Amino acid sequence: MSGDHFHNDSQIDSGSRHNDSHKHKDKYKDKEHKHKDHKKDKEREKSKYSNSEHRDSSDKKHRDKDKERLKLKDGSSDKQKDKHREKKKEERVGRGLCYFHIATVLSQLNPLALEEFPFIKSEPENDGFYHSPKHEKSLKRERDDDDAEFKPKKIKTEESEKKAKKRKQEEEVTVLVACVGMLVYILPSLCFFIPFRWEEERYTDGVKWKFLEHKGPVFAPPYEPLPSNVKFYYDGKHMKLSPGAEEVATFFAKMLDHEYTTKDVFRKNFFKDWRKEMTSEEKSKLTDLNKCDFSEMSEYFKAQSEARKAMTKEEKLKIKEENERLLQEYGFCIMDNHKERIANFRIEPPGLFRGRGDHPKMGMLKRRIRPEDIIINCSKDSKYPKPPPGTKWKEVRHDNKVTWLVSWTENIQGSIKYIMLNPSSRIKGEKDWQKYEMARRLKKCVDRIRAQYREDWKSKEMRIRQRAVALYFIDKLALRAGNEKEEGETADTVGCCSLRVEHLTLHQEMDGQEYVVEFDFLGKDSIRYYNKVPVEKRVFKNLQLFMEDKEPEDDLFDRLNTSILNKHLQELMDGLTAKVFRTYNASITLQQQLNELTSSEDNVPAKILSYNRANRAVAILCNHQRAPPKTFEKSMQNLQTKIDAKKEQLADAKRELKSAKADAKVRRDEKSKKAVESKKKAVQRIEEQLMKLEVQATDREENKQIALGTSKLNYLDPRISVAWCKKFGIPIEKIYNKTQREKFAWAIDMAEKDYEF
DNA sequence: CGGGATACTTAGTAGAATTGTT
DNA sequence: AACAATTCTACTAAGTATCCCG
Repeated sequence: MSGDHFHNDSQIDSGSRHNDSHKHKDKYKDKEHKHKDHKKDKEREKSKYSNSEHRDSSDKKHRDKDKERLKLKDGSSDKQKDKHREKKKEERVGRGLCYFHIATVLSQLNPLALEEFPFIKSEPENDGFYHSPKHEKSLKRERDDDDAEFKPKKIKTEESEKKAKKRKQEEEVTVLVACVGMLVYILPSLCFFIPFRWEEERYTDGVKWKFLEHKGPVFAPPYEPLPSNVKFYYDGKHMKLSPGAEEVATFFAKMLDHEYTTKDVFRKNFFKDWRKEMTSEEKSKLTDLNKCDFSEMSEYFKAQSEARKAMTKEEKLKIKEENERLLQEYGFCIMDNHKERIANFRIEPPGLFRGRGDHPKMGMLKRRIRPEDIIINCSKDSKYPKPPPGTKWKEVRHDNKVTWLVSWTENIQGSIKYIMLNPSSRIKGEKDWQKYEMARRLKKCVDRIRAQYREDWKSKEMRIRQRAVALYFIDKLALRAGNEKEEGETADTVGCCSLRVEHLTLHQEMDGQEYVVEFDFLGKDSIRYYNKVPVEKRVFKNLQLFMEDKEPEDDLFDRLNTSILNKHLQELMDGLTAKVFRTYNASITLQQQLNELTSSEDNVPAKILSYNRANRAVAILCNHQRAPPKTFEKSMQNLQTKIDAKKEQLADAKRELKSAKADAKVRRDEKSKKAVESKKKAVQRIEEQLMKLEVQATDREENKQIALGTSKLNYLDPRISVAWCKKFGIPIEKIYNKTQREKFAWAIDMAEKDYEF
């Protein structure tokens, strides 16, 4: 049940405990001067950069970029303030903070260099590309680990000790490399000792890259007409369809087993769009979808997929190789001297649109995308991708203020789709890092902001009260902002600002608690949010006020929208938006839960259970759900059988041990003593196995409807997990799989065991 | 200010790939 | 080796946020 929000209140409480109470005075002083100082600060900061080559006050974009720089700078100058207090800590810190620290110094000398972190550049490798040392290091580790896996287990422990040593050395080398790398940045600013050819981009004024070359997208395979023996029937009579109409018919036929092909909206939308693809003759004949018989087509596709499964190894291998070839050719691009993996280089194939939830456009035809629909983005001095023979791109442009390589407009909602880089890329990694830094900045001032919105609950102005209550929900319940949506264009879902009166019920008293708000609404992806939350009296009274004289379908916050809210947040903290609260609360919850749940005496599986539980607390907070796996019940049963078997095995082993002991007592010889020892070990081993199974069962049961992946990938500062692994000697592979390790390479290299979010 | 356009992040799921079991 | 169970990956929909224009 998602109603369990034990961590919410404690979150707020311990949050304030964390931030030393003696700071309170400063805090309020801060607040008083905030408005006046804000502008000044900005200007002061700006003037620091005024001698930078890119200064141009007339250009708004430049100002924006300055703002971005400020964000990064802020953290480092705060560090400076805390210098004395932190001094001792610094002595203990390893490489992780070292980056920040040197970064601080660096930013004073050459602020631009800061933007390069943590991707310090190196010499080109033999493949002709530059790789950042960090990535290289992770790759190398992985290779090491892979090797280890092939070795027998006994050797592995000795081996891992050596490996640990080696890693330490490696780490030291990395520090060295880092320092050398930084020197190179410092040098040019000290003298005009210009440069090495690997002098890299300084991303000012929103520039995302200087060089971008790629091969363009891979188009969906062309339509292959059905063999003539697969027939379509209308009103019981065979009818040969034109290729265009046939293709769309196959889309429907492939979905026949799905429940949604029975839905009215789906059928209506499909039929309307299908008719558009028909010849005029077909159009006049085919007037009723209910008379269409797709069953032969459907059977044909089922047979095809069976055949695919039954293919020989060679055939499967051939397909695999072909895929690999495509990946090698189209799956990578070159961005600023780095070869980077592309996330989605295939164009989405045509088909029937199936939105999530009750979508008014379900069943509509998603058009085939042609080269003429495609906009290519690459640098002027690159080799442009070639359109397929006989075709043209819609446009080739060279916009280095965006990160996408290819775009097209989709026909269902008219939105733009993009081809972008993989999460492991520099450009995504840096952004991700930045996101967590922003959340950490919120941590520093969240007490002030909370005090402020609590104050605002009493405001004379309705709009301010609404804003304050909404922000309270966003903070306490990790609700999404809730942008307005066009009615009839999408499923009816809401977020915080778009909540309607019908989505909450107020209970003066419920289950022995006062002032309970019951939430029940569909959020993103039409996932239901259901929660009963006790709130403060003042919030409760405000809600009553907001709901007064309103119809159920009226907006709860009629004086508020996301843009107003975000503007307000911007004033409270530079760069703050509603979604930062989700990131912040998710990450801080993970950290707290990990601290609370992990005990160092536990064995590895038990620690991992603790990790999963901490992760789960976050997933519950963020309402990340999944459909229970189809095989859930069965797999639970299987596990239980295994546990029972193991228990029996344990009982047997114990009995054997007992008799061996008795035997040894009588015989008193070496042999029987040894037998006792080995029986003891056997019992221990079995006990351990049993425990592991039980842990697994608990974990799985608790995880039935909860999806951990989303929070892990998008909300939890990976440095928390890395630090936790280091602290408790858990191999990082147990927490992050290969893809995740690639995505979080920056964090894996940056965070030490004492990292604190 | 409001609405459309744009860019980018966050989300759950289907099916492929891998791993475990018999 | 065959099959089942589990994990991973690709896919793409659905959000957030910001900018620009009238």
